[in-house]
Amino acid sequence: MFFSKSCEYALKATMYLAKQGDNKRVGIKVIARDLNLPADYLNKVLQILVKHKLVLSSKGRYGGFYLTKNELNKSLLKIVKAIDGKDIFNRCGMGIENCSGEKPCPLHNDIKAYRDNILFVLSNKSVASTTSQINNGVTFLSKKVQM
Amino acid sequence: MFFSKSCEYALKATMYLAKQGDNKRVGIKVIARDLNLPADYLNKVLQILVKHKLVLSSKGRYGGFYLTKNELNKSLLKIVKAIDGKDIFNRCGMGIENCSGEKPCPLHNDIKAYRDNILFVLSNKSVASTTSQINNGVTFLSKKVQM
DNA sequence: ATTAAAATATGATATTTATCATCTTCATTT
DNA sequence: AAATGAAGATGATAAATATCATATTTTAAT
Ligand code: FES
Ligand code: FES
Repeated sequence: MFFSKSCEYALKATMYLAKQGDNKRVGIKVIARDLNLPADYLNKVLQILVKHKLVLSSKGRYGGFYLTKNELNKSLLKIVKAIDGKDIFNRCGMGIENCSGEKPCPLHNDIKAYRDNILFVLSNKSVASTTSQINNGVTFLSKKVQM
Repeated sequence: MFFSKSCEYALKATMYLAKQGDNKRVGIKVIARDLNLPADYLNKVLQILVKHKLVLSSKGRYGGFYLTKNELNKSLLKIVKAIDGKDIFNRCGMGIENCSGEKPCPLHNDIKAYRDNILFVLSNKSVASTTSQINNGVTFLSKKVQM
């Protein structure tokens, strides 16, 4: 509805890693199983995040993906931008060439408000900030599996 | 970013027809040229709207697509739902199975409020209501072509 | 050193969405 | 009635996205 599937997966996975806590390495199969997502595809997505240094990884036995304080403090917006690109927040909702206040489409004001709000939320919310509500059972990363 | 391309085209085309006024028939080639959209594809999209009785059409010479008072008064939401389906406003932004207050994802509260706002706007705004601002040069349906 | 278990890189396939093209049907003008 | 110009129906192709699969590299335990 707003993000690509890849981006949804990326958000879920980083929030999942945040929930595991500082420096805890988790292999792709476990992540995929817990979030019930396609493992190989999720793998590809996570590798993009690794390249952007939003997630860390170590190879070999007992390796896996993980976050440290540094990554935990990054904004969710960085995840989104890494996967869906920098300008999904500049696109016109009606597909006009580019969204501007100058030559706006008929839905510009309404769409922009929505878009800017999401942008604001994502840029202010850190990866780590999502953990406590998940742990308290207030919010969820999947409905099928209880974690 | 929110709507499919088909849906963007549908919105543009109906707003375009509204601007032409009551009962004015316009052929697909003209619409497509003025909005600079792919004609055959737009044709397909418009045929869906015709099936949903959101746009009228007549065949044969001097035929074309058009709106009457009846269609002009319908909400933009109907256009959106006809093309992108009834439940794009119920989908979780993070891809959780379904969006509910019961088992919300970590972004639910932030996403839902504004999503509901778009829903509200679209359900209250009629096709006709977009015309005057377009005619006054306040809003636009395309940047390339002046209409 | 060997081995095992993990990420990484890369490519193949499938699915969805968008686009192109062609033929049919219908209404209007002549 | 014939011809024309439009929508309607349908299918083929292309492009983008998502998924599956496999071989390679790296790390760490033994
Ligand atoms: S111009 Fe359409 S959303 Fe800004
Ligand atoms: S549960 Fe995710 S947006 Fe409502």
